Amino acid sequence: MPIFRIHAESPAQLRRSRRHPVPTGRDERNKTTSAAPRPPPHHDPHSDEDTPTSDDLEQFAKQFKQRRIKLGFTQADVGLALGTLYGNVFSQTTICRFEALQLSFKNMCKLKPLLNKWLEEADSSTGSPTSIDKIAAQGRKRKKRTSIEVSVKGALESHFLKCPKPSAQEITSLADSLQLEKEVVRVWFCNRRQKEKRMTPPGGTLPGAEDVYGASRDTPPPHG
DNA sequence: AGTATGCAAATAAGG
DNA sequence: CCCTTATTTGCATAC
Repeated sequence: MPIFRIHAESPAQLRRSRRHPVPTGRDERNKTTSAAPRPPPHHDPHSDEDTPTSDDLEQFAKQFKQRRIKLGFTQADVGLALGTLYGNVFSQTTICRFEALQLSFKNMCKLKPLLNKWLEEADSSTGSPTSIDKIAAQGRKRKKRTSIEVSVKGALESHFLKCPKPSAQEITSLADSLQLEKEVVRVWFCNRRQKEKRMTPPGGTLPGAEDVYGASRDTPPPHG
C-alpha cells in the first residue's frame, strides 16, 4: 500500500487524537521525493491514456487545484460534478486528497482522467458542447457509507469478543436484532477482524498495548 | 465556509 | 456464498 505521500508514518505514530490539542505543530510541507513506484519511462506529458509519472501527477494536481480555485469551485463542488459527469460522485475528502497527492499512485492515476475531464468542462466555460461521454465509469455506484451508532457498535464489539467469526446464521440474527443490513454486519466483522490483526502483530509485542509482562518485574516504576 | 484528517465502511481480487 | 488481504473512499469533526 504505497501511499503516494512522501512521509510514511507508523500506525502507532499516526495515532493522533483529534480531541487532544497536539503540542507538535504541523509544518510538514510536501516535498518532491520519489517514493512512488516508477511508471514506465514514457515521456508524453500530454497523454493521459498511459501511465503518468509521479511528476506528472504532482504537476497535474497542482495545476488542477489552481484552476479549480480560480474558477471558484470548492472541492465538494468538484466531487459532486464528477457524479453528474460520470455517475460516480466523490467526496470532498477524496478531491482534497487528490490535490494533496495523498492517494496511492494507482488511485491517483485512476482519478486523474476524471478530474482532467471535469477541468476541461469547467474551463471551456458555458457554451462549449464538449463530448460528455463517460470515460471509464465502473457503472456501479458505491454504497453510501453506513454510520453505525455508538451503542450499536458497542453491541457488535461485545459480540465480537465472544465470537469473532460468527456464522452466516448468527450474522443474520444479529443484524436483525440490531436493525442493520446483514451485509453491513458481515462486513463489520470482516473489518473488525482485520483491525484485530493489525493490533496484534505476529511476534508478541503489541504496538499500542501496555507491558505484557505484568507488574511483577524488576522494571522500575515509570513514575518520574 | 472550505479544507484537512482519523478511523473505518465498502470494494476488489484470489481462495 | 463466505473469508482474507489490500485498497479505496467518505462520515464526522478538527482546523
